[in-house]
Amino acid sequence: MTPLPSEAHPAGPATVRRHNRGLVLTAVAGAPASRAAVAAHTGLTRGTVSSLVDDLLADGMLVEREAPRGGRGRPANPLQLNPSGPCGVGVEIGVDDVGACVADLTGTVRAVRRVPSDHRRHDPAHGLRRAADIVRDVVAEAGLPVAGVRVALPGVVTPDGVLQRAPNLPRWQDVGVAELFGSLVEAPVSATNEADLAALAELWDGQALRDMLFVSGGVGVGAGIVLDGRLFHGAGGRAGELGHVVVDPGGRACTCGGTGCLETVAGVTALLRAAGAADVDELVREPGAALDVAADALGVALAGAVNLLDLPAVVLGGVYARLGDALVERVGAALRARVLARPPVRVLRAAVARDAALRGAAIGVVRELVGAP
Amino acid sequence: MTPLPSEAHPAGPATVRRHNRGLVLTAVAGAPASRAAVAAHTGLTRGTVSSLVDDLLADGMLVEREAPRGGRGRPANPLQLNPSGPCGVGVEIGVDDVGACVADLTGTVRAVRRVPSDHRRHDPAHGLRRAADIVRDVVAEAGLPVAGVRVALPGVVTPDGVLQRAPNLPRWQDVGVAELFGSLVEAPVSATNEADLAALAELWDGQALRDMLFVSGGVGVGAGIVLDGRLFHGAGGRAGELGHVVVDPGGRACTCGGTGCLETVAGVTALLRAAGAADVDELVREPGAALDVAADALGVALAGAVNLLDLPAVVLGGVYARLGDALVERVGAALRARVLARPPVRVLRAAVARDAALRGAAIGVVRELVGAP
DNA sequence: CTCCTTTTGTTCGACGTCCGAACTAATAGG
DNA sequence: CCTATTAGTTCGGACGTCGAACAAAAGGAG
Repeated sequence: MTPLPSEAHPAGPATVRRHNRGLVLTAVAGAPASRAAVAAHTGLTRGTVSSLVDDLLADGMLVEREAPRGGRGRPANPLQLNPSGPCGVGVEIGVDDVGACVADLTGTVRAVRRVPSDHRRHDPAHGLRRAADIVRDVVAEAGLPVAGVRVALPGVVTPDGVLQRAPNLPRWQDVGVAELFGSLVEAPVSATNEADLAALAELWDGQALRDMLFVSGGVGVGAGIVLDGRLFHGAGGRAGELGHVVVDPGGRACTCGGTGCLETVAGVTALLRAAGAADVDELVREPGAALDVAADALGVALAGAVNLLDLPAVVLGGVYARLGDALVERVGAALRARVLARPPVRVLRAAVARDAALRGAAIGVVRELVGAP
Repeated sequence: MTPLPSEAHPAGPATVRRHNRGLVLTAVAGAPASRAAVAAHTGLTRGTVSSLVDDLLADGMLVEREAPRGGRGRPANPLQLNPSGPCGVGVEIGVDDVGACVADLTGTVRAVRRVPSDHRRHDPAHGLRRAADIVRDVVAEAGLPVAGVRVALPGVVTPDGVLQRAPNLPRWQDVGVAELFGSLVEAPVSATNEADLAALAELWDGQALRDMLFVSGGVGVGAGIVLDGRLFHGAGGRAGELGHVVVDPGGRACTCGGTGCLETVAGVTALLRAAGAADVDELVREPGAALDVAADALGVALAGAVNLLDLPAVVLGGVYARLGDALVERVGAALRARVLARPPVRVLRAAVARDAALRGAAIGVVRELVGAP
């Protein structure tokens, strides 16, 4: 029997405390609850909850509201996540702009800003300085202490925050974004793939599906895989490459070296060609044949993924969301014809339209804070 | 922000103890180690390790070997998993036989037995009684205390051990195998899909790949997905349905309702037809055109899965393993042509040939024991 | 042979955490 | 005004880890 080479850490009283702090915070995250309610919900003693809450109040993670109306007995003191507590900052490096956004502990966005920045002409250091500038702006606007910063990047990102490869950002090869940006803003910085964060935004801010495939249609076709309420990154951080699933083995050659990849049939450039449209706005107005083409291809590609992972739902985002319910309907039909699961797969349109990755990044920081502070 | 409806349990001193017990056991699982070595490896204090080891010795999980040879200083007392400690029992319900097997704490198989049993003619209760009989036999032969029993089933199994649907066992619909079998043998019983357990056997007993797709070729084509050293079941326990990935959209109709599924091209019956063979033995001797057909179809289907999940390795089992290295070579080539990952995907032949599911079931029980007893 | 060094394993007090139960606080209803 | 009810706090006990001191068992130097 081969050993697990896992690097597990020893547990002690501090581990327990952290775990239970997280329990209390997640119990309060949904709706305000009293200490007694938290105790009943988590299984902890009222005494223990009191002690934990004292800590959390001192740390500014919780606040006590005054709403002493109710039935018999001593009125309860509802606790809630402190809207003025530590916040998460999301940053997005787009192809020709940068954005930043602040989310408070409750997950509501308190400030957003986006400015143009041509990353094809300038080098990464320049782009990151621009980003740091608007981070300062939004943080000043929100006026909250910063717990952490997360950067959304359009490419392959390693767990330690290095952008390895970005198809549309040729100058950003092997850039240690987390480290570089950490020296520009005084806060812990992490970095993640942009499509993955958009999927998380959909999970947290949109429809709460613990297991889903979030398909982001653009020039490429990416997917964020959410399993059991958590994002799945894959062994090398590259999971979600849906664009190169083969949907037409004899079809057009793809940049990846294969033929008939989903991207060559249902990517934005292919859809523009199918619709005879000049730009995305025109495509959305008069999709024509593009709708059928995209639906068929997506049906084939998604069926494989859904069968393989036994996913109960698929969410269409990016261009696909803009193409409207007609596409959702057709993809759903194509999918149900090929998938055997009962109950049948649900196909939905993305609910978080604007700044999905940005919101996902900012909320992700506070979610981590609430989960295990 | 939507709350996580997770049912997390409170932590206490007992939780810590359990966790650290697991740490000690996994530390000695690879090679025997002294208390001091365990302390250094896990980060626990020597004192704490001593206390934990005392417990584990008393429980019969560990034994102290005598090998006091070495350099300076007081000689170390090597500890190892107790080969006479609690064991795991694996049971397999095949189409026309039942099997049972005992694995000790170190993961070595101590007894195996397999007898014919026609599950198409007799009902589940009869089959389970046969299984219980040979469980008694192998347990008597091994002479070890039984920690748990795991049943491998050829179909969809829910987390609580109910066999929902088994294509080749029409009488076994919605059978609560775990519960029924639990009343026949006095030990905790769980049940899992047979292909999944074969994948785990490959993980533990064969090549130790923390992330892989194990493809099991039979009448259907199933897959066990191993992510980060653990099996991925999916939201509904049905993950791994590789057989109905579409590899030829215009192809033959499949029982699932779709067309051109992998199963219709690279399943056993399709391969027999392609090779013009009467049975599997003949197919293995003279595969002919079947080799190319299978390799192409697997290449297309696996490329999608590998891209989607960013898997570093694929292991071919079942009939595919019997078809030899020629198939492995061709699938590898087809796959590398379509997958962009670096380093390239590895394609391997299954190392655990006989009784894979049986071994996976038995070893799975003891692995769980060692992980968090 | 004796003493010193080195490494292993044990013992003991201090600290942190949770639990259970008793106690105080605050409200509604009779 | 008194009682029942619910909320929150306080305190001792139990459990577990840590750190340091201590005992044990070898090899090597003089």
